Amino acid sequence: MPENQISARFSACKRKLFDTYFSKLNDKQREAVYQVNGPLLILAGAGSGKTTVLVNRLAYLIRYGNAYHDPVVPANAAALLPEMEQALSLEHDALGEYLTRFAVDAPPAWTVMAITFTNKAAREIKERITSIFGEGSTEAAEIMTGTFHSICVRILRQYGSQIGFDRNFTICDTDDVKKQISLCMKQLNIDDKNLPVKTVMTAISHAKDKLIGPTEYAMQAGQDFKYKQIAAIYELYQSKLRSQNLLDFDDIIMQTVRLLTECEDVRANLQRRYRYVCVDEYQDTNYAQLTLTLLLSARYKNIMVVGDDDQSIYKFRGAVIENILNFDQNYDNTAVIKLEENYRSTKTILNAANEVIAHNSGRLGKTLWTGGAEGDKIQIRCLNNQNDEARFIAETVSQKVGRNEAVFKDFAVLYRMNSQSRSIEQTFAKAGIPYRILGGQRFFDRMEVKDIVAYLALINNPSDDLRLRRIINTPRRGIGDKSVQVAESLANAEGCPLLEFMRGVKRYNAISAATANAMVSFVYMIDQFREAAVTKSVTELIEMVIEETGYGKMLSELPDLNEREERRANLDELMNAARQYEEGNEDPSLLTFLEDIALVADVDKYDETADAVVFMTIHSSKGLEFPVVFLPGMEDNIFPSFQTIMNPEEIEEERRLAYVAITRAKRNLIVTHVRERMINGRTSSNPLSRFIGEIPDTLKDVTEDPQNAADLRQRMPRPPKAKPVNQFVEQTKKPMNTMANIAKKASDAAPADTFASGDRVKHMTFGEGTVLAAKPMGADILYEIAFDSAGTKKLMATYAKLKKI
DNA sequence: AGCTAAAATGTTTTT
DNA sequence: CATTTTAGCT
Repeated sequence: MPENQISARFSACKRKLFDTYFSKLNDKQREAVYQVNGPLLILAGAGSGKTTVLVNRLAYLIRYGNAYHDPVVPANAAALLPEMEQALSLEHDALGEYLTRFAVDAPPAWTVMAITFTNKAAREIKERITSIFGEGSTEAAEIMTGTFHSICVRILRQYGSQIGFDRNFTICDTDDVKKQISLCMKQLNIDDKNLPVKTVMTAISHAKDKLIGPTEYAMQAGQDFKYKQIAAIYELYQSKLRSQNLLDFDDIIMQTVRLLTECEDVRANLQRRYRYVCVDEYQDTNYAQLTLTLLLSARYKNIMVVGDDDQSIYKFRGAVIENILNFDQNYDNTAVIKLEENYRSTKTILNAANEVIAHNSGRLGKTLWTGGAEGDKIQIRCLNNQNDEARFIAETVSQKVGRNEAVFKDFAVLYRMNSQSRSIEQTFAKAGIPYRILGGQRFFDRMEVKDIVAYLALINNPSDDLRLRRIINTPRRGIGDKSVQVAESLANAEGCPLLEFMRGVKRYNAISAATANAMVSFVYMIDQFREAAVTKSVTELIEMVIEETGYGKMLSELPDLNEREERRANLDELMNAARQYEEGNEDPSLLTFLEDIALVADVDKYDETADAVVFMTIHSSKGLEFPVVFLPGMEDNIFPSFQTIMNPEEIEEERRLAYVAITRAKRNLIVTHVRERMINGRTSSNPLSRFIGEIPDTLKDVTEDPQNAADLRQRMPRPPKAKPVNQFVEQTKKPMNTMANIAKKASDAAPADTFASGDRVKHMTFGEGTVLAAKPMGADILYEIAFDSAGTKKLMATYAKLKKI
């Protein structure tokens, strides 16, 4: 055989072997997996198997390097051929093992960095890599994975001292930032009536997203009064963060970029180490993050970014959609691969999504398709008000579960804003349908949790005046706001942290002896905690803090029983979190525990296995999928939100959000809107969302709610507004916490009468009817009832409120 | 200092 | 409407 023929056969056979090994992927996906060198942009539509590609590509890279495209043919190629032909029939794992002989330039796992959008995604990558390489393999642990924030924190802890950061720095959340800024504004005598704190916050945050420091900001402000003020606040704010060894979310990225720009050796070090850089959800990166990826990948230019311009929904947070649109302008010879085959949704859902997003301009242009089934039409339902809407959703869920068409965890309720969850939540609680809420108030944002965490932060970093201020008088120690202010200005004058200043506070007469004593004993207490922190575990430390600060006692003295129990339960949950952290971490420390708390999002804790309906915002749902998706509140002014309605660019962002929402659904999409809705105590009526109008009628199944409950209510005069009798006052407790947010069971509610088939019953809205069947379901009973005038319905006993007649 | 009651105010989305 | 901030009182 001539040599060139052997080469050709060898290469073809090698590629055939790899294609066989990756036969579960489609052609485009495989192309992406094999493309490991040079800049690569993967445009991955919703549900196109993006994570699968990412994981397989990482695994391929680490195991085989550039084997598929390697042009080199071994000298013994001819001898290898028969054996290779045989290898085609090997089973999957054995084939994977066999293929390692073709590996070329396979990089060690620790030279690979994979940046994801959520910690959950990072964890998923690690898990799937582990399952490919086998239990006990080290590759997954060696790959540098995490969010931009978590990776940057790791870099800053290691090298931050070179730009003046102590490695014990703590991270401020949004709340802390707000407090700090309003403190700065007070110090500068800027009235927050004219310049709201929130405005300043977003201005500073966006400046940092664009890598604009205080000096440059002041220059850009020129003579503009408002911007000059913001510039002054920015400068003061930044110096305060610096002296307290604090970083806000945006600093984490900006300071890392600064580190890499200013310190040549660190930059060279990292550039040499990370030969391969992958970035997920690239459409949601901001300028600072773009710069960071450019810096990291500058040496080898082996950068892969995955994203979908149609799913760019974080502009308000500084995301720049142009980052993905113009990716190829940053690198020469960028390869672009589009993944357009959808493995998630039915044809109907996908077509609806395509139609909606087609109304946007400035897209890279992609059309998703699927070989899957046509599926049901999209249900559009108009209800009278948000209570009916909630009831409709609850009813639909229990019907489908009752008919064994689905289990609770198959359902997701996705909304535009967190406040929409309330009415649905209450209805679900009453109906005894298990549910979980993601987002809204984060667990770690609860007051009592933040208080205890503030103690921990102070123990970790004694120069954290912000946290000190928070807890100096919680529980009450007789140290009032005025004394703190005096102490703070004196401490500022001396240039020492507040805590250190308080140690010697008795030298000053400006603070009363009683207060000074209280301050000194507070300092001693913190000293003891700091000593204890060296030997004790985080869990033990938390326990100690709760006891010895008197915080536990303070909670136990709360007058309201519910509140007392809830807060106590939240602290128990905090201890649980600490315990879990310690169990799941190789070398747990207070420092990394605090970091975990600061950088963990609610979605990160979303647990697919618990059987409960899940509620979350559409933003949080990105990357997830559910068999049945409800989209309540699909009304103009809600979604699209009223503040975007005048601005075509922002409407496009809302439309992308609608696209994300629709593409979360695998089987069924159920859209609801209402005739009138209560917002801030005012009722308002909104037309059906324009985005639903953009879906062709052939894909929709529109039902106007025939049960006109509003008419019914009008005919029945409302009972006079009597003072509520205690036992009828509804317990509208907030969810216990987001970590273990399984709704209370129906058994909490008043026991309903039970009925048997054949009984005559009366329902509040449907009137009289005959029970056809009764099916026990968990703690509840599902009745099928033939109503005399309303037809046959399936209802849950606990919330149907049936009366025997 | 610390409590209570009245007034103000806010509604997008989040690492 | 619901929560947070502030003013006034003890």
